[in-house]
Amino acid sequence: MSATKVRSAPAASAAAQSQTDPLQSLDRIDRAILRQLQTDASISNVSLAAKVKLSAPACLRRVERLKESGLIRGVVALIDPKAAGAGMLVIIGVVLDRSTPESFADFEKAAQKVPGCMECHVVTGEFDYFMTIRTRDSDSFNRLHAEQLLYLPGVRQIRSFMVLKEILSTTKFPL
Amino acid sequence: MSATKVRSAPAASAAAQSQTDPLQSLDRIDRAILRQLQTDASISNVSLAAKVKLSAPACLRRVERLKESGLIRGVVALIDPKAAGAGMLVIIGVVLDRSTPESFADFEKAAQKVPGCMECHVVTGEFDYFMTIRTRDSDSFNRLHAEQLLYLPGVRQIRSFMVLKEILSTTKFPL
DNA sequence: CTTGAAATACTACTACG
DNA sequence: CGTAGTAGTATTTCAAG
Repeated sequence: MSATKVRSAPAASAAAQSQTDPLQSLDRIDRAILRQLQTDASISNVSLAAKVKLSAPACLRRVERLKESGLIRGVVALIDPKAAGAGMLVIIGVVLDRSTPESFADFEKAAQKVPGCMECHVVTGEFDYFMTIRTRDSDSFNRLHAEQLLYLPGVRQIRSFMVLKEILSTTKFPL
Repeated sequence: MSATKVRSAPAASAAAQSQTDPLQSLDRIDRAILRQLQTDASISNVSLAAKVKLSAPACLRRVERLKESGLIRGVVALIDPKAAGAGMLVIIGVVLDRSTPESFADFEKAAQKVPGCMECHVVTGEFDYFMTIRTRDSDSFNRLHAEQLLYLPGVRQIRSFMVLKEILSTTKFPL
């Protein structure tokens, strides 16, 4: 006996799976599909099918399964920050006054509304939150800082780390 | 005379535009297109055209222009980190030994190869770099930390901020 | 449960007004 | 920009592994 197919159905119901690794339930072809779609999802289904050596219907069914399973969260257009007039990126460490649930909830609600806020996470360590904010230039960031960030609810301290050079910024996972 | 159409073709050659804001050269319809595609780019062109109240060919021409101009950097599938077995996110502050060009170049080259590294930026302040890394769990991160991060070239210090809760993580720009 | 071939419906795309 | 026509694709159906 040589290499035998163990499974016949990859069928990943990944949405609520956190115990087992759903990636283990994906075969070679599913991975190839995901790698391609993570790189370029504007490709037609027939081209994709050809790339992964599958018929168009079979390929389409797999893609749909991957979407329904939640593994593919969505398909979106990525906008070039510079071209969109948001060439400046700032990473911000935030310390709150008090560490109460209300305090955190208030901050989180307000933080999400900050224009250009791309990420906001609760972290361990010397900060309570890290945020990343895209804005036009240092002037516009200074305005944002003075008019909005400092007035976020419950903020004790804000430390800003200006990004001088973006080495890597990807949405691609290793599969 | 009421509101008159000033332009007929927005034609944004945004690739190398950093002097003027390319967003100012986009009309209401282009913005609507970008907003939609940033949210869901799997929509068909006819549906998109209907949403922005345009004929299908006209809409397609605009989308192609937006792609050619570089404002749309690409269309990609987003993968759910948890479902992909990378439910843990860590933000890392890095301080290098020496601040020489070679030192920076070496680090950057190596940092990009760290599996699960999603972002890597040169920053101002108490760190030289911020990196964000996606990994499975604290065990796998610990392994990564001990086997790879600590051996990145020229690293003096690494401070890790574990993400306890992801409040916001978006690819969408405000338009 | 998956695959691939064929048929249909729909869409992308082109030419033109 | 919109209309009309063509080419190609997505999608369904079905038979087979």
